[in-house]
Amino acid sequence: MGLTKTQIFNTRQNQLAIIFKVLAHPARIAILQYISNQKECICNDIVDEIGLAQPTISQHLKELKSIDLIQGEIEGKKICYCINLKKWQEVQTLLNAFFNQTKINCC
Amino acid sequence: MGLTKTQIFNTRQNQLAIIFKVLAHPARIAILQYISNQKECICNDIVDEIGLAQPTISQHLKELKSIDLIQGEIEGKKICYCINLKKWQEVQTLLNAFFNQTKINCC
DNA sequence: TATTAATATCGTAATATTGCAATATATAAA
DNA sequence: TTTATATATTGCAATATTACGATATTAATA
Repeated sequence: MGLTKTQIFNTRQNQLAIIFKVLAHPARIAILQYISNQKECICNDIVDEIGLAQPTISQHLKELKSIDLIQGEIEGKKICYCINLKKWQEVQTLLNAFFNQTKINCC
Repeated sequence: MGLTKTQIFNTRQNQLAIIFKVLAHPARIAILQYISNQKECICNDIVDEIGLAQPTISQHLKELKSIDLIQGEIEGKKICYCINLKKWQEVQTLLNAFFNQTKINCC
């Protein structure tokens, strides 16, 4: 098979899984850390910094954009990537809610 | 290719990615929620509850155990699964540290 | 209008993940 | 000791992900 059976889970469970999946790659973690540590706009220096080929970085950026964790603003022929703070905080809140709800236990 | 280049990332980045990857499936989210909502021991009723075949559930449990998020205690022919609260809180702290460090931005 | 530079998309090979049937293992009960 | 029950492991087919070369797109600059 190889196909996740999303239809048997609820929206919240699928939503959490999608967020975790986007974050589940060290290159995407590294990209987020790099973007957040630069005060200025980040463009193709991500490629030099991370050490993966340009198409690969572009693909990872697309995945981060797919859940709006980052946004890209066109500045001439460069693109300024930055973290979408609103979404970032929303995600952090969502994950904390999950961790706080999932604590009670028998052992 | 298809192989993540872990060697070009640091330990922390790989560690975070592994944690996110374990959580990146709705069945594993559902299992964690189900385990935490039961006051008593959870055994093979997980299979009935989630709606995936027994070997599939067993595999997901194994992945959750691989980072110690849950632990299983043998009780006769049943196994009592529960959340490893210590690890659970460690992970929550780690993720929050990541989210808090990765906020400063230019846009 | 070329040329250059930055980024995105396409196509594809290699590897990983998901899910399950079949089977193995382990323990309680008959 | 057989049988039944609970869980794990194996093997495999289907699909997804990762990575990158080749190429397309877009915009500044010569």
